[in-house]
Amino acid sequence: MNQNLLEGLNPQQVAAVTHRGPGLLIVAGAGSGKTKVLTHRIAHLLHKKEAWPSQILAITFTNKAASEMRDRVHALLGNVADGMWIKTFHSACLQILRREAELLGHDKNFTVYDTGDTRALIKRLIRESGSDIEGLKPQSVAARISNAKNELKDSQDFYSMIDSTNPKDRAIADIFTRYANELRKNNAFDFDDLIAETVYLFRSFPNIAAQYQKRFRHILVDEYQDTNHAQYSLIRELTKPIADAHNEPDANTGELAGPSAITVVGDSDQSIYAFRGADMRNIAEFAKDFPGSETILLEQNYRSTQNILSAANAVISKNFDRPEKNLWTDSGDGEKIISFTGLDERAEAAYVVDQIAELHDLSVAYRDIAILYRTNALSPSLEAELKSQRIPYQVIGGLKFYERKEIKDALAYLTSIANPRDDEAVRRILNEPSRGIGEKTELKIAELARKEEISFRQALGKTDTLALGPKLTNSLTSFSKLLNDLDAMTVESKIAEVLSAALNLSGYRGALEDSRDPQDEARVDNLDALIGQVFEYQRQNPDATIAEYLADITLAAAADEIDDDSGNVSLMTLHTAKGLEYDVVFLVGLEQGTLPHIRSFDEPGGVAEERRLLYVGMTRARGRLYLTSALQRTLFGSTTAFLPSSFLGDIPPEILKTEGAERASSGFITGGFRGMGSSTPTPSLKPKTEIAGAIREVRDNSSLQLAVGDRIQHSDYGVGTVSSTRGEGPKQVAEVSFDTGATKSLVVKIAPIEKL
DNA sequence: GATTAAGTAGTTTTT
DNA sequence: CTACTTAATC
Repeated sequence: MNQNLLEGLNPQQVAAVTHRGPGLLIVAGAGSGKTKVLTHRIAHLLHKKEAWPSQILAITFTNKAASEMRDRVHALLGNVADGMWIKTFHSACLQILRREAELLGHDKNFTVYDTGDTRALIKRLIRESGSDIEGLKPQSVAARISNAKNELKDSQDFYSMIDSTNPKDRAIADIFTRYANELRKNNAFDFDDLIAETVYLFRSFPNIAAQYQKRFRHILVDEYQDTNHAQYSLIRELTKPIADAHNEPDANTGELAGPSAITVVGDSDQSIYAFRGADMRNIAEFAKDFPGSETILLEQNYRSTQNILSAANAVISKNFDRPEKNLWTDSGDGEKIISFTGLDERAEAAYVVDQIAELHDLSVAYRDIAILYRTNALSPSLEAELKSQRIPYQVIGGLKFYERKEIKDALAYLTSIANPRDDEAVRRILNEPSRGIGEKTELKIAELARKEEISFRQALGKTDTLALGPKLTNSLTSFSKLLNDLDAMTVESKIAEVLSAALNLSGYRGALEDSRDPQDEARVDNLDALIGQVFEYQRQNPDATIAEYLADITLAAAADEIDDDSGNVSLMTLHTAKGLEYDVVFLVGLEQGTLPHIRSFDEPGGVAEERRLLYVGMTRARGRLYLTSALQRTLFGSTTAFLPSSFLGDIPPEILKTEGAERASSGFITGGFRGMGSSTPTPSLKPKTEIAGAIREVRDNSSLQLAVGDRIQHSDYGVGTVSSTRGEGPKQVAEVSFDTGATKSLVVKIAPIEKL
């Protein structure tokens, strides 16, 4: 229990913690202690008895950030903090929708489709609707639909938005309609629905909206600059005045409850999610949106050295249309920013890993070091080098565990049990493992389901009407029976047991074990790992249903995987690194086309966002920042030359130290660095190897050959005479009788001796 | 319907 | 380069 929640805060932070009113915007520069302010603000509200924990709704960007915030409030106040909602947008909406699903035609065991599920479904719809002739790609259709949903446009709205003379657009609109129908039929929501459907729920059912408006008296949103229109609208719904019809006077005061208070924290310079609909205007127009609100600026940085801040400021200040900010620190200049250019990605990786090894020798812990990159495709060369130098590391995100085929299959079994309406899940495992059921049979069952208006799963129980061969009928009935048996298990058994039974009884595990594909061995291990994870999940969430488990892992963010105590160097994308900090940060791949990414060039505002991405990356560093690049890179099989990132030229040369000898010899590259080559000597990697070599040289007597009778000086034993020798060259061994009387046998090459 | 071979297309960032 | 699709054969 903390006596004074304002202790150790600067005046602006105090103001942010204690301000009361309808709205508060905290403009928090990188490293300015916004998490501290948010947690202290929550604790302050609770401690002053201005709110019960259950009246707090705090929205964070990741589940990890949510649990950290919860822990910190706990640390300040103790368990009185139980009952708060500290969640991501998606998980908060998930919980609301679980409770209210029936109102939207779903039931509470609905499935949450991840990107892969969505794409698979859309792919099928494209094929079934014959619109593949338009050359539609599932990914781009999914993106169009997702963008629309983030703008709260449904398929009907979409028709009016498109150019109706464009057959492609019309086809997409048709797919959108079908897709929405499929989701409803399958009792499923996709990622975007979680937000959008919650907004629709509140708009269609004012009584439901009023419940949540009355409940959440204080709403706090972190990373507000990355909210999209749907998320913004959700906040708007929650902070609307409560409809009189659903409001009631306070038992003590007789007053009607007013609208909830809103606190948002953000930094428009760190807005990096425009590609999924994030709209910086949300933060820019906060004061207009919430009249009577106040804005507080946090400009003192407690994380990084001045040099890091100056470099980051120099980079970000080149963006237009940004409110001027003046981030400062009193922690001193610190080390210079180090820039290195390698010949190729292997040289770059070798440099990074050498530096890590060196830093580790200087007692920097691996866990305090991060390597950040623009795209996941940059990680392999770094991983290879880390592996070869035996440095422990963890890759965050990237090819995810839950995206592996065998894991998705296993989870589809669980989904089929938890949500029998989910045709996608049932069809996924219909012939997995191989049951001799092919595409044609699948289509027949689907057709039966469509005609009878029943689910695929129900149709499986009626396949006798299809007049299929005995072999097929048999295998279909036993599959149907398997699912029914597993259903029955759920009454008594835990999730892990059901999963285990599903994999064993279906023969899925057996098929992998019998396979002679060496990859399948690893797949079995993955399944075991999954079962282990389910056990662990269940230990922490004893009452969770299968549907809840499935949704939780679907909504897990990459950053949630991070194990702070692992003692590993962390590798991740710049996006994933948002909100994190490390003593040492290596930013790799600083080339034109990589960062800024080539795909950003033709997007409006694309390069500005890339610049913010670099800014986010740089400000993750507390003490040391390395910016590295490669002259050429082998990506997807072909080798391409790269120019250094134009952003590098924005960093003042006097705080930049350039390493790597290659640049001097490549004049056309130097052109990108405004005069840097001349203002800073390039020490290159050499010093390090020379130092290492120098130590060795003291002991390297490889040119020395001794003969009987030679007098030598030994650093430990003093002066002596060679009495005999054997071997030659580097392997020569000398027998030496020292003047002290001792006799030693010395390997000439490495002994600390000098010939006198 | 399964298995294999050959061919092709796509490669940002994520809840 | 690889992941994925299509085509050909068993």
